[in-house]
Amino acid sequence: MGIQERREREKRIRRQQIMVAAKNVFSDKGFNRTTMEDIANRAELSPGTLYLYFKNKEELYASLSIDIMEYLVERLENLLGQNDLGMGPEQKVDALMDVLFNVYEHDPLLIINVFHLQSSETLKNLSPELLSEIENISRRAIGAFVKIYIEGRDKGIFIDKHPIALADILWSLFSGVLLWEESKKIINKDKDFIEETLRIAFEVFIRGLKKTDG
Amino acid sequence: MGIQERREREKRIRRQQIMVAAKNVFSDKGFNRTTMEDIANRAELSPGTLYLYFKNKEELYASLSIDIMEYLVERLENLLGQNDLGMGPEQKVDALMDVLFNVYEHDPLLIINVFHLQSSETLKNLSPELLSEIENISRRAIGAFVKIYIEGRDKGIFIDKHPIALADILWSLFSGVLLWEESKKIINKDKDFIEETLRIAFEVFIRGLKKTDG
Amino acid sequence: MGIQERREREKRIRRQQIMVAAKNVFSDKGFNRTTMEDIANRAELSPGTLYLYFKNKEELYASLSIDIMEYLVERLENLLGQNDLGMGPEQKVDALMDVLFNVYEHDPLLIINVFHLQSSETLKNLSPELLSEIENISRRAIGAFVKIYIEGRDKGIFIDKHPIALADILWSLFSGVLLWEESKKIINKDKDFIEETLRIAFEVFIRGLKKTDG
Amino acid sequence: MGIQERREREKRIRRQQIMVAAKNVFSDKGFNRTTMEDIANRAELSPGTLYLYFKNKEELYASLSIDIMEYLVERLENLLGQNDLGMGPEQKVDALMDVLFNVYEHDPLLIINVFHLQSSETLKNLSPELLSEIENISRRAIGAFVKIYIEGRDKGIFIDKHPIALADILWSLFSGVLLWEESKKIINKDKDFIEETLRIAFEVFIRGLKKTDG
DNA sequence: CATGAATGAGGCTTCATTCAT
DNA sequence: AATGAATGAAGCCTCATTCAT
Repeated sequence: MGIQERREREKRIRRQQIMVAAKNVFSDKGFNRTTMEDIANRAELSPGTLYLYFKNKEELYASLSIDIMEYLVERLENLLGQNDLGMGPEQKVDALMDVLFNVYEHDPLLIINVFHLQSSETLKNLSPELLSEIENISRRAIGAFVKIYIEGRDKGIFIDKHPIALADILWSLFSGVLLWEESKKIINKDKDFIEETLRIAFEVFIRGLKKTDG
Repeated sequence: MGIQERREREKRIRRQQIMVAAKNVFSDKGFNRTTMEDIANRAELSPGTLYLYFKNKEELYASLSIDIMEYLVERLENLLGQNDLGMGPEQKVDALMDVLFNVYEHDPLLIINVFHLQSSETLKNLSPELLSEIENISRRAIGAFVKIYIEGRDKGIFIDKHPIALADILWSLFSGVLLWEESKKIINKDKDFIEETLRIAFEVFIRGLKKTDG
Repeated sequence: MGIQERREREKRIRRQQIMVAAKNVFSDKGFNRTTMEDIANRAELSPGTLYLYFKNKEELYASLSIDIMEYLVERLENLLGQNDLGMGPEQKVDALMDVLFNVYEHDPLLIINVFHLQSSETLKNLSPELLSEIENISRRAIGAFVKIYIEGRDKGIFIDKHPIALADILWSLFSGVLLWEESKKIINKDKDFIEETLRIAFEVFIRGLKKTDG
Repeated sequence: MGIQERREREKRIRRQQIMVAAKNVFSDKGFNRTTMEDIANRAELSPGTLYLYFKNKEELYASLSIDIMEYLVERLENLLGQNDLGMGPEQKVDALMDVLFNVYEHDPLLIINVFHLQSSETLKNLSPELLSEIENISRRAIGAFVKIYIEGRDKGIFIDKHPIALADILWSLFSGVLLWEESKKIINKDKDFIEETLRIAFEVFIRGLKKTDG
């Protein structure tokens, strides 16, 4: 009777195993130079097996990105769940940035991949199902910030702007800084300024969001 | 002896011709799905000829991106050259954003390609020469903003932060918004909010930059 | 001890079930584009099970073709069994064609497959057992016509030719018309002339067979 | 100035070279078990080169079949061109069969391939251009026989039937006999009865076509 | 300089078949 | 006997790059 369930579980595990392998290889070599065989080798499976779990390379890649997004969104929604703890909207935006940065640290290369995913070239080749999954997860991420912002606005702390535009800007700022700083690392192998720059970016952003008058 | 120069000039022209063709095709199809033959066809040349002017596909692509960056930097430096015209630092940041947006409108798809270029996957394959060219051009772009910022800071208008970090943030904000809004267009084909979102982003950014106290 | 027999019977049934499924899928998609998984799905079995009943895809396919041939031959032999009913040899050839056409109508796509089977490419891969089974069944089919023909010849109705050659010609004519008309249907989707053409073909054939003089 | 033409000629030659190689390999191994690499090897070219001349395997195969059909049709039309030479319609049908058989002897394996081509499975994958080319060539082949038949009918020699149906039957009889006798050769490696059987088939067919009365 | 035919390595993917459960 | 996940060989095809003309 548990046989059905065991199968289910094993299937999930196998899927996970592939995704972990894929994540590593994609991280090492980038999307284009990663071959399905590379992934299969890393997963200690045969190439054919990958196709039992993912329709093709693109969808494997997208699934990976969705996974990390999902993790991110969960973390964001958790943040909001633990209502208040005495945090004002301003602190919440701060906390939100901490979550973003945490997730990035936990999975630095994959978050870069999410941007790659964003590139239209990739998006155009995905199945409608995956696209709508991405849309959905994005919506939830946006929602998390919107909620914080509206609370702040209603309390008279934040200026009045279109909430979704602000959410987009927040995400753009975050992802833009990551992408840019990562590429700076390639060009000149200086110290890594990511966290520092991110903190300044958010500080400025929050200042810009707040009403100035006393 | 003018023969030497004519050769030079013709070579430059031919190079330009290829880059224009490449730009168009890359814009239409993205980097990966563009073939050298596509570009050759569009340029009305043979594939072999492309290799007389560019070492390989990656470098052709990078040259393209550098070109648009160069154009952008020239525009930025011009902006600063026409000293003052009575503009305060704040207006100058506004003007700077206008330049960024202008260039984007003039070449919307290519600027997306610049981000692709930023992706580590591409950067890792470039020759040292190109890499340093990119580094140089970036430095100049950064310099343009830094100059404005320092003027503002010294006049007591802007808060005191690391100038280069702020420049990075500005660029990240701009490129992040473009990339994100472009990908939103793919996912749901709504209206295009790029300009609107960019304006809000810069407004908030400038507010965040300014000292608040009277 | 009936247990043994039940097993046998069940095995036969299962085998049949697979063949029915295979027939349908082969008919829909042709031999090459049919996968064993397709067949397993249609039979509501697992791919592995198929191999308990058939050595491989080719032999499953051949078995199928033999089956329909066997059905055909039974029908032909029945026709001859019901001795005379007052039919002369000429009417018998007519009746024979009716049987052929009936079987074709009952299983239109499969009979095409028989021709595919005939194609040397397929035959070369069959096991000796299957090959001799095919030979045997062919011989019986040929025999049916030969019997009719000899009756006619001995009665002075038909001209004197090598009986087996004539049998071959009859079958060739029938299968040739089917194959050709089927392919014409693909090329231009006109009306289907199969029956009409077949009737004319047999009319001419019988005329050619008959002695002309009074 | 002849450079253009030389290119043209070389291109044609190269195409031919590939088709010859393909014909040989297809003949040896059949369509499915022939790989593009096999053909490339036989042609002493690289696999990629094949694709400069043929869109894919199916179309290379179809081109081959069309070629032999074209040759056949030319022979048929020549036959009719050399008007009369005192041949009556009856002798012309005989001569027509000789041509068919000649072509078969000249290219025995390829004509089998034409039948393979006829199989719907293959036809369904061809480009519209090739399909219409096939349609056209078939029409011409049919036309050749129709002309002879009508002459005979108008002279009161042949019975009155739908001419195209008769043409179809003639072709079906010819191709059916070839296909069937070829497959008999596989099953039991007796002597080859092809020519003998074909002659009888045509004799009977012509008898059936002729009016019987004095 | 320009050409463009040729190369050939290598990628993605399919699918007949096997085998541990 | 049945399963069905896993295999892995092999095929088709693409395309950046080269080189003889």
